[in-house]
Amino acid sequence: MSIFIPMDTFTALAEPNRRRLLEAIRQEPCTVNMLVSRSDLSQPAVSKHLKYLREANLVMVKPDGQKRWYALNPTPLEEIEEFLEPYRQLFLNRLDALEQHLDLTNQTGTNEAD
Amino acid sequence: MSIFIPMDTFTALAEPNRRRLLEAIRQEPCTVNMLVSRSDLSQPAVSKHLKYLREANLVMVKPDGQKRWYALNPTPLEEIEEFLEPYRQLFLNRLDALEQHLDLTNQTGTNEAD
DNA sequence: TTACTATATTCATTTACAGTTATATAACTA
DNA sequence: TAGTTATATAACTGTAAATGAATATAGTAA
Repeated sequence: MSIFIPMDTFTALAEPNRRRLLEAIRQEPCTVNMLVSRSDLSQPAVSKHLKYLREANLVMVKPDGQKRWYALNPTPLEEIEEFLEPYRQLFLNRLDALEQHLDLTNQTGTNEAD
Repeated sequence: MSIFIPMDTFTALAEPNRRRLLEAIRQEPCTVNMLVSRSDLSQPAVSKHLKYLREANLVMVKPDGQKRWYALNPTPLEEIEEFLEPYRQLFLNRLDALEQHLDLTNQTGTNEAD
């Protein structure tokens, strides 16, 4: 029983080691052992994280003899991008609010410093 | 024993119900009961998810009598934004690659359609 | 005070997952 | 063939967190 649910993009990115592995793979395609030596993880740990990244479709594998080259598939990240979109203006507004505050402070000559 | 580690931004966003709650709060500040009625979650479940969103500093609370108004704090989302930044060009390159492919297909007159 | 409303917390159960060790598999090499 | 390398998987342990039920707290109203 209990159906298999592959890991989604957000969950895949929730784990710091997986983000680091993805960073490494982004810079250049990597074999598993390359990732092992570039992280402080054991080989089975890396393989397991790669399994999740595969499930989330964030990486693609190209077998090459004994080696397996892992390459980035950035497509699922667009989902995060889309989620973030409506929030992006709010960062800017936050900055604008700060600038406004400073502007008002300067204009009114209100002295908040001492 | 065992120190308290608050939930981080990525982990907070990994839960679909929390993303939905955050979406609701983004649109307008909400009380807990507003969020309960706008979700299919129980009141304790909403309160618990809000606790995690507070830990991740994604929401701010303003008590108002019995009610508590939850408002968005978008600041931690900039962390996600920064993580995504180096990947963003790769989406665009992916589109460019597609466009290039189409351009080449058209230029050479190679017939791939039928 | 009691009753009610809004929200938070505790507890128990279950599930998901991170990390380890050991093992399996497949490809390569001698 | 045997031995080695590269990778994956299984079994296990420990822990974080999701869920639901019950309870606690705090403000409000009578």
